[in-house]
Amino acid sequence: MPDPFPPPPRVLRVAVPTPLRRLFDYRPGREAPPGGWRAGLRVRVPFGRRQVVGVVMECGERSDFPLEQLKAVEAWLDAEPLPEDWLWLCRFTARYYQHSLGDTLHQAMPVLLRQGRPLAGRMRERWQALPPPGEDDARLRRAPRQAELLAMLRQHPHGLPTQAIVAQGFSREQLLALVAKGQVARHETPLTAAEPATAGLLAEPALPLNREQAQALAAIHERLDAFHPCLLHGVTGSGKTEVYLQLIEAVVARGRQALLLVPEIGLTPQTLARFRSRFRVPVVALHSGLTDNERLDAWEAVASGRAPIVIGTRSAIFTPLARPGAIIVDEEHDGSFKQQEGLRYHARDLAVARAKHHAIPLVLGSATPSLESLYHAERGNYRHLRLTQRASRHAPARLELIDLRGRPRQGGLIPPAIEAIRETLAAGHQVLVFINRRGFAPTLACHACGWLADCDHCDARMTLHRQPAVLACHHCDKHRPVPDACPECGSADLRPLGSGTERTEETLAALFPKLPVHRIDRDSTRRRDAFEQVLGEIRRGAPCLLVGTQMLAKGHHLPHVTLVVVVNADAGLYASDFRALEHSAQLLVQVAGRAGRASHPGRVLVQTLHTDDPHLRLLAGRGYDALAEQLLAERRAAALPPFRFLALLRLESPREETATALGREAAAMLRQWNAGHAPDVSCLGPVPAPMERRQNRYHVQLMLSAGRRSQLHAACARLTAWLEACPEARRVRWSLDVDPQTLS
DNA sequence: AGCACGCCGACT
DNA sequence: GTCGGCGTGCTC
Repeated sequence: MPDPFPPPPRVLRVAVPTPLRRLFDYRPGREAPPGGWRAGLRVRVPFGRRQVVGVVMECGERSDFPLEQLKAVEAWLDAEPLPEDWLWLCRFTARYYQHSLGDTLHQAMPVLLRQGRPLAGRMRERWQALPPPGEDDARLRRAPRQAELLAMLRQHPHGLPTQAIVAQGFSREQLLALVAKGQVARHETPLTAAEPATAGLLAEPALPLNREQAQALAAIHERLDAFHPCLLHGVTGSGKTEVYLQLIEAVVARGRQALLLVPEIGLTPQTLARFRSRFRVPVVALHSGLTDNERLDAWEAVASGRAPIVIGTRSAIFTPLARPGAIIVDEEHDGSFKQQEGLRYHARDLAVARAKHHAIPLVLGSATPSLESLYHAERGNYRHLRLTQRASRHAPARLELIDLRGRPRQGGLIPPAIEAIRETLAAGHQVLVFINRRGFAPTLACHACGWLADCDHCDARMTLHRQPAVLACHHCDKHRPVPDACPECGSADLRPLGSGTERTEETLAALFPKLPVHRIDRDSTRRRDAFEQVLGEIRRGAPCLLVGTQMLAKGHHLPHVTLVVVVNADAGLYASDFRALEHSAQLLVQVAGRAGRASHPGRVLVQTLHTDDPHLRLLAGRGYDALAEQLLAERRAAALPPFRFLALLRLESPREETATALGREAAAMLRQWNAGHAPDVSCLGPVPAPMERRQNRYHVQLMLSAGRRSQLHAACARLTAWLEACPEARRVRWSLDVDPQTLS
């Protein structure tokens, strides 16, 4: 029998929220938690001159630090350790991305846990209408919203939780006012495990599957208790979501939990409604609109196992699961799964690691899979499941390349495109014009001397905006008024160069004055609900024009659009980044997928200066999969991912030379070290980053490339340790990006 | 990253 | 005379 009162350990090794990649040793506090000191306990510790929340990672007897100089843990915050699977994932993530464990744990926790709020004993508020008095409260006549709220609450004799009331548009303040007037009682009930929903998991019946869907589902089902990665490769409209829904149904029916990751732009009320209306059990959604309290509630509900289904964006991969059953990543190729600052993790890759750790199925779904995932499928690492049939009777729209050369442009559009738009509108349909540039025009130019509106802080042009009229740099927050005359030669002949969404919108409004033009980009949808409102109007189906950036291209059902015009395919195709072709092909296919989903076939016109470009022709002629094959062959020849593994050291400093000098030293150190320890790793650079100057800081990078992950990992570990110990590195901002998505 | 200490310019 | 600029050093 174990000793019920074991002596406390002499040393607790604590992960502390700091970028330093090491643990810090503490003496246990005076009072031990009821279950004793254990790894995974959240603690408050003194750190430097402040108090921070850390996590005990190890209990031991020895320290490399003089024992008598150790500070004591101030207090324990939870009696129970944080969830085991969550701790495992954080350890894995910190190791894989060479990030500080303390920082990783911190980022993976809900804000309130970071701040030291206890996890256990959380209560939920319920609000209940009190029995009505003989006559109405006269004070409510002057508070119509409160009266409405009271009437609503009277329909729920057992009361309602705050969240349900707020969801109906009432506020906490209104509730508290009614409590003050003696009309409503406030109760607190502990969050407890809900009774298992045995009878009737489904609120509405599953849809019938076609043969391919049924085969895919059966293949995923084959083993629900083993790591079982599948690439669900299905064209737009082939019904991937229904496969997810039925997989989730099977997982939940076995008493397990399902985690679904969606791209940032994909967690719309429509998506959520589709999942919530299917199941009778709670579907927890983790999105940016949640308050800190809601977020902690959601975390706790999933960690405790009460909520069987979780849907969320990138960071939802860090949700602890009490009974993991399956992980699904929808649109797995989407760039928003990669965090582009700080801890630069890729949620899809962590999903793979996590599913493997839990020994559960993993589904990566996409119409345009990443080259990485396609490669794994081809090598047999992932099961390749294809969905080729669309629910509608039309084949997906083909891309028609139209030549921009030597043709007059209006708002970026050439006559054949404008003619097609006219015909489509005349037929009573909707048109989507896709242009991946915000603003009125990419820049302003002087036609007398050739001056261009450069940003003072970046190696970039300033974008011309009309509403409001301003020159803005999209790489820093610098704005300046539009000049009346050229600052160089004084000429008044300043003209916008090229087109952005605003200019195309203006042109279309002038060409088709009787029809509404909706512009959808980050500027026009700043307000929370503006986007949903416009989408609602578009779905009503009256003929109209849509002008939008990729915001509009991804995931939204636009059933009445039968013509898509891509204003310029070349910007993405000829970017220097090695993933540029892959990403623009994915985007083009996505945009094309918006056309002709309902009863009419669609057309997609792609304007380009390079109608003979072999990649573009391959994409237009034989589709994404054929192009992806070609790109994979090119990646192999160029020794790029997925055939080699990359890590990128980014260095940034107000002085170019400071960053470059550190890069040179790091490269010299690594080349020498690699020769003895990781001969497979090569080191390129330092080289200036694309757009070297950004916000008046100079960006330089060093690239590591390896054929074996283990050696890349070893070299990265050496590099970060060296940088942390290097005095010169303190004057340079540096970060390591393992598996970089872009080289800029 | 924070947060302190420390040593030199324009203000009450 | 001080408020405050950011260089440099440390965090069990």
